[in-house]
Amino acid sequence: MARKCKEDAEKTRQAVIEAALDVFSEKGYAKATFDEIALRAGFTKGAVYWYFRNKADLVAALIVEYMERKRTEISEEIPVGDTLDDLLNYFILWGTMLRDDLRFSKFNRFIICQMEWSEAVISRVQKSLSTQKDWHLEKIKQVLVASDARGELRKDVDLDTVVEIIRSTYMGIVFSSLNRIQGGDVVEKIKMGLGFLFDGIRK
Amino acid sequence: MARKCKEDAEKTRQAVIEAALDVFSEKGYAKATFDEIALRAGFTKGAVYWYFRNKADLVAALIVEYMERKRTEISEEIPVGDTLDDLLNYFILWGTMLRDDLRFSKFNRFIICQMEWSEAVISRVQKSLSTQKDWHLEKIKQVLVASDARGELRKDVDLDTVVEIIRSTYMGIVFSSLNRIQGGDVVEKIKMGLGFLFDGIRK
DNA sequence: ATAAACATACATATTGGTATGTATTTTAAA
DNA sequence: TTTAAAATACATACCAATATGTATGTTTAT
Repeated sequence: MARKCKEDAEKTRQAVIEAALDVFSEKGYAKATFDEIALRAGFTKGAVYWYFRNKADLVAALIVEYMERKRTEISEEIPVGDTLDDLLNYFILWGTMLRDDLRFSKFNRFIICQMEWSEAVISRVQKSLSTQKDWHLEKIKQVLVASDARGELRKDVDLDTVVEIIRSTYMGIVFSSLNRIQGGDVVEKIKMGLGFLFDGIRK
Repeated sequence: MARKCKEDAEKTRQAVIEAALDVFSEKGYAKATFDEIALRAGFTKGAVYWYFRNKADLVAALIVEYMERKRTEISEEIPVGDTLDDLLNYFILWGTMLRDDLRFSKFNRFIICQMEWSEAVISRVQKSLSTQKDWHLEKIKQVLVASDARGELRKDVDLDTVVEIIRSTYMGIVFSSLNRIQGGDVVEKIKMGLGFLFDGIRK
């Protein structure tokens, strides 16, 4: 076929990205081919190569777009306070997203369980996301520092270490859930897991 | 070359498995070739195919052997008690292994970060490891039930959920450490992370 | 008219797997 | 005990399939 208007072209790009997520999820990164991705999107290989130089480029674009999208979507709903309860709500919000947005959940399962992180992909993703730091880490640190300043925390806690532990705990619960290692409700697990942990570091 | 005695043959098999771990770690599962694995081990592709039918077979053997080996190695040192402190020591033991045994750590990093878990591999591994259940889960459950029977735990904790949370917390810390997301000492993180969590669920 | 937005055809390289060759070791019969 | 047959433990050569990337063709918006 031939040339479309700009909007249709952008639609094509999006269709390719969505098809790529599906094929990647089903076959795994390595076994996914441009031919199948293109056909799934309703085009041919030429269309995919028009937008993406190669597979690393395509998957990097997929990752960047999904992260950006969910980030802007979620950033408005984030609780503004700096108490441990606010932090808990912050993670519950993320967990809810993961549970209820099936595409986002599929995306996360793919990048965590079904993908080999080669240098090519990592560098491309970092390049595009270089401006934004680790989202969770900043939030956790901010809350803990404030909470500690208010004297709410046990004195034997090393703040920097606890920050990483909180992030790891959240990621562990999410990972187990995505990996289908565990059943049950992710949000409930986050609520309880981080809840107990916070109880443990409180005075 | 030609035939060797049985011991030498077993040495060859081991050499192939060790070389496979190295090549898998460097190139990722998909991009690792039998040719390179064989050459790295000091043989040719024929030798690898003599012992393993295909790549899924090879990586499954690698996984099974490493798991079995470390399991028997560690099973004697596991603390026998059923208190939360014993459970903490149990995970500290595993963490120490991960920190100090560089091959084991490389192995774990590979299967967590650099591998696509296809159905072929999963089924083969499960087949070979079918007798043994999830190691950690059994241990955690045993301790929690005993501890709860002694009335040491808060009454609002749902045992089954907490079991999974504890496992997730441990895995999250290990995952973050292997993934190079975080620096610092894994064992220290395990000690603190699970320590606080246990404090949180205690009366 | 020009360039965008694809489709089509193809060239090439890789590689998973197989088929075959071969030097030893084992086995077992004589 | 000797020795011939069989099986083992690889090496070498090769084939077929597949996928990546490119080169070129075609249509249509601008």
